Amino acid sequence: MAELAREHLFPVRDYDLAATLTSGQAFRWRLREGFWEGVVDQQWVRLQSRDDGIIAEVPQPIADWDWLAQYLQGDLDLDAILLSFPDDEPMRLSVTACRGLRLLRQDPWESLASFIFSSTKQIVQIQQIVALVCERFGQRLLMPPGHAPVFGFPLPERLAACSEMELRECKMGFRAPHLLRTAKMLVRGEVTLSSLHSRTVNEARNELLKLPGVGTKIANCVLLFAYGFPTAFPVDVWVMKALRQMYFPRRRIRQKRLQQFVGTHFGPYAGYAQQYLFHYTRMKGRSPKLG
DNA sequence: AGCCAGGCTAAAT
DNA sequence: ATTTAGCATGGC
Repeated sequence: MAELAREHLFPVRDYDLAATLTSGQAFRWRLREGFWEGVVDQQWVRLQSRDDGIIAEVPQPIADWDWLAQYLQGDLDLDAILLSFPDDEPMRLSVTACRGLRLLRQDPWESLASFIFSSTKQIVQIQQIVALVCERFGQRLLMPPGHAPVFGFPLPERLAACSEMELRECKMGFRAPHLLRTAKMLVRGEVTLSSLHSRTVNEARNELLKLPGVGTKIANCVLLFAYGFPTAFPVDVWVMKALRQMYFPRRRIRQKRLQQFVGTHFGPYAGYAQQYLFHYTRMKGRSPKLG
């Protein structure tokens, strides 16, 4: 039935690929000669937005593109989600500014490890660490002829076999022992990432919180970006800034009250709302030419 | 409770 | 141009 092909068109609309890939949820994408190059499920792929959707290209002809469809989440009804947001000024501004921003559906392990690296790091540095970890410990991937080698994200077994020093050499700093212990716990089956899909969001969060290096913020990132729990609401400094500036201007707000607010105000797709607030606030202070 | 730990960016000086 | 604040977590 399905034809073998190196290229595939995903006929999505209302999908801002650049905003989605640079909005701090994934760390392996980079723009090269007009294409977004990255790795999904141990497969090198490059993407480009066109009028008729997103065109994807892999090194060897394949028949099944479901893995990438899942990752891109292009079938999701974005309009329904945007309509579910509260009808207030901050959300209107964010939605208007970030039209087409999407949430990806990423691999739980890669996502978890990446967000363990993320603590007190900025996006550029997280990208650096992930790149080093992949180069040093990942599987070499199949590439188009003439392309520089690219490596997949190493499995927990591989990283569990590393020394703390080897991990520190990837610029992880104090996160190295956290990642190492987390990888070992996963290998021993003390936490099973693949079982969390079928749990409630609170159960899944409690499992993730057992892992060293994972606090509430990082757990919520993984719940949202890898498991697709739509209410998971990571609050980092940008989102905190957005909440304070736009919802509680020049008012001191207690942590407790703020937590209650984010848990109730944003509706069934609060996580999506969070991504719009995050991206909008992050983009506001930047040069306008980036749009 | 309050401080510190890589290292890099952005803000402040 | 140079200094410094800040980042999210866990350990002390």
